[in-house]
Amino acid sequence: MPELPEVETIRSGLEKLIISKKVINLTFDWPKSYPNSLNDTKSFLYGAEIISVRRRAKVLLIDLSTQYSLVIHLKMTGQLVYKDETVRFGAGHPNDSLLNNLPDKSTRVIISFDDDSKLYFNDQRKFGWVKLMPTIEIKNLDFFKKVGPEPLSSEFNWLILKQRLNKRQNTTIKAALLDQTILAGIGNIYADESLWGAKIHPSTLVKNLNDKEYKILYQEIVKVLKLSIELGGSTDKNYINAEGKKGSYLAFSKVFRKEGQHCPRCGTIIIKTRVAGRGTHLCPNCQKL
DNA sequence: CACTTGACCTGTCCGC
DNA sequence: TGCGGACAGGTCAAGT
Repeated sequence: MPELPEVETIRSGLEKLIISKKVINLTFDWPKSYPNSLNDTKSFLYGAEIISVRRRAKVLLIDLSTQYSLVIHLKMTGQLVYKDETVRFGAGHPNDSLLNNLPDKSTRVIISFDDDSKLYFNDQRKFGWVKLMPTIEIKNLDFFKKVGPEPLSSEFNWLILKQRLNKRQNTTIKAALLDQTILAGIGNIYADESLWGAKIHPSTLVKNLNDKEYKILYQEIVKVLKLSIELGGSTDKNYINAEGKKGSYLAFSKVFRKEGQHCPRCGTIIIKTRVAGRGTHLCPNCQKL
């Protein structure tokens, strides 16, 4: 899915588009995409006004005036796209084909607002979901009780990263970075990118890292995530933001999807291998075990 | 408990 | 052109 920069890009876009709009209807075509009762939907969603759009880890939270929230996880292929039905995009416009063709066969949930605009939740692989629940209960969900710190928060620093990682001494650093209970928001793209930046091999066991490596890894994580947010995230196959636009980070990525190309630091050919059960990109010269 | 693997789904690409 | 298998940005449950 969308990782932290992609979800954050959607969040900031949605914030500009749907705040203060009133929800009048919701439809869905796949029950697991919207696992909520019709009664709750009628009582707490219909007629509700959008108050705020938040993000925690890779989860989006749309708060409603009814003290309920829509909790949304895009998983691997989820999209959340806003479309004003009164606007038609002409041929040649960058968003032409995508927005004018909504809904399409991957559309799972459609939320309609009182001004005839709509929010489309598309999800080809059907892993994602939209859950309606009381805002106050979100923090009691297992995921939110266990999830690690936000890497871009002002309280996060290299010592906290070290302390969190030290809970997973015998696993690889790549598996640990992907573990949302250690640190929130990192996925396969930004794990590979930050490990390359820190010159750490993804298979390195956490117990073999030293303080110098923790410090540089911390810096690289923050740097890579911030850069990606500036570039609107990474579009590999499916990702688009709330306005239907792709992100451009992958044009600047150092190793992710760059197998067979030269390492920008040393020129060695970048390889793709498997670590923690995931496709993993690295420079075999810069990142040694 | 720590850690790894399979399952959830659809679509695409690659080798035969 | 068709078919099987591997793989794809994430997270759980179930296994060792």
